Amino acid sequence: MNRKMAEVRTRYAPSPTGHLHIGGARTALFSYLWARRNNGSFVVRIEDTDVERNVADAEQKQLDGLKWLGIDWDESVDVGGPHAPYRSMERVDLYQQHLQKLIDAGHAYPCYCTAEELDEERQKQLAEGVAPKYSGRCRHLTEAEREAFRREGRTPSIRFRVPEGRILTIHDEVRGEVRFESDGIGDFIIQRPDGRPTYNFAVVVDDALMEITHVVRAEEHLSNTPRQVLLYEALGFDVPTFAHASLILNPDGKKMSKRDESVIQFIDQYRERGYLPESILNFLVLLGWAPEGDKAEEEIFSKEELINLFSLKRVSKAPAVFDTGKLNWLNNHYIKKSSTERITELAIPHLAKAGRISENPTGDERQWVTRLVGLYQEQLDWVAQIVDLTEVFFREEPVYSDEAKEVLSAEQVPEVIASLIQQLEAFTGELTPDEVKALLKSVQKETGHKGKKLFMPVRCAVTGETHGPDLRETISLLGKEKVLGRLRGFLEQRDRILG
RNA sequence: GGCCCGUUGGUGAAGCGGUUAACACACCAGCCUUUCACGCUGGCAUGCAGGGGUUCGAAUCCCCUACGGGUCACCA
Repeated sequence: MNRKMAEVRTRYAPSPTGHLHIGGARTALFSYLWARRNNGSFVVRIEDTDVERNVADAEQKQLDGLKWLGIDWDESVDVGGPHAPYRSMERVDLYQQHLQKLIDAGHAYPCYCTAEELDEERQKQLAEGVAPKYSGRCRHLTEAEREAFRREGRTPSIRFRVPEGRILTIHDEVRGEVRFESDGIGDFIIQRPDGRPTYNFAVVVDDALMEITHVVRAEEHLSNTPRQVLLYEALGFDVPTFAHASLILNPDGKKMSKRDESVIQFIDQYRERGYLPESILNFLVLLGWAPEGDKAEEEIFSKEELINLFSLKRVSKAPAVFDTGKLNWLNNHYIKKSSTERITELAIPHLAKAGRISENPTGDERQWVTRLVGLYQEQLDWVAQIVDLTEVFFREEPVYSDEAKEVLSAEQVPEVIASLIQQLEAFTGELTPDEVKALLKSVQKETGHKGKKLFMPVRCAVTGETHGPDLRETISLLGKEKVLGRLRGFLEQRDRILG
């Protein structure tokens, strides 16, 4: 029993080509949860071998996204670790060493075909309806033939010699045993002509050297796995346990493409819109995983609970459909549970950007904004909605909806409004919700109108809408002057408004 | 085209040979409320893609078909 058996080690290995995608985040989350569940280690490794596609700050974006979600790691490019470096391109000497072993053992050979030649071969096979597969034409080149190619100036890539007639069995925690025939796999390139490894080779060397015990990733990698198993064997490494989660589909049930606009795909876009990290985390884990037993009836899970509950065996084989409605419901749930101060903090940038409040409100303004946010908190699916929701507080004159006009054309309305104006004019002091309540009570006494006949006209005259949050708080927040202005405006222009 | 994977209500999803086929979202109805929202209560699959088997008994096991997806890159 070696130490590999003792500790569970998982990793998330993104290529630094862009922001953290929901699919990647979910894969990272599953890996993370499994490691934490087993008191193991979670590694974030950067697979940057495709240098043409690398994006400058993508690596940092990936890490930032994970951090925001609350996914922390034990080893990576920033904190280092016993298996550093954690960036593929800084590990090329390691790949080279292992490549040499393969060559020495006859498991790998140089291939002098050019990209154009290979592409031509593939096109031909496709046209004939044959499975595209490398023909193996460089497999048995003599030293003389190789020398000839070299003299032509061709630099070889290195291919792995796939054994014939092998049945490869993969032990997958979510799918059980999956079998592949080696004959369906052509010799594949493990090192490019310029010396960089390809993904299939780099992951194997990295996962093995980093002592990864569980490789958790998306289904698109399942067909790659037999190639990797072959590499593990040829290199004399233990094969890790695999877990291939299904893909995430868009609401139409189609595979999510990067340019799919039916669903927001990047974690930071959710962050910008005011989704809470715990909502996203909760939502992500439910995308292809369900807890066992009694817990299966629950939907709300904290990170801590998930660490106790998570199991790779419970990951679904069937694809998961991204359900925006469910995400919004979850986020609304967490927003309702959050303190108003926290939501206010998140709302301020949105309101400030819309020019409604100052960048960094303090004192009275701060207090006012907090009350405003509190008024709408329970109906926010995401924080940025606060801007549209609170519009009525910032415009000069309300926009009267048709329903409001109908309410306002009732005969008792002018009397009620006039009475409220009087009450307000006579009022001095701070217009708290309780004071508003008292004022309305006076209007009731004076006019004899109560209930809907009293409150609806007031609401409609002040906000232009037949519905909205608590009237007393609304009036209090709007302030005496603004309310008076609107009430007077309504009476003066009643005919025009009611059209 | 070969090889792999999948298919439970409008949606997510539990279910692992015997259940009234959980639960949640959405939706509908009612209650609550001065309105909306929140909350609460109730309703919502004659049926588990289709067809064959196996079995006393199948959403659950096997086979075939259909459909969806993945992969066959000097991309991960």
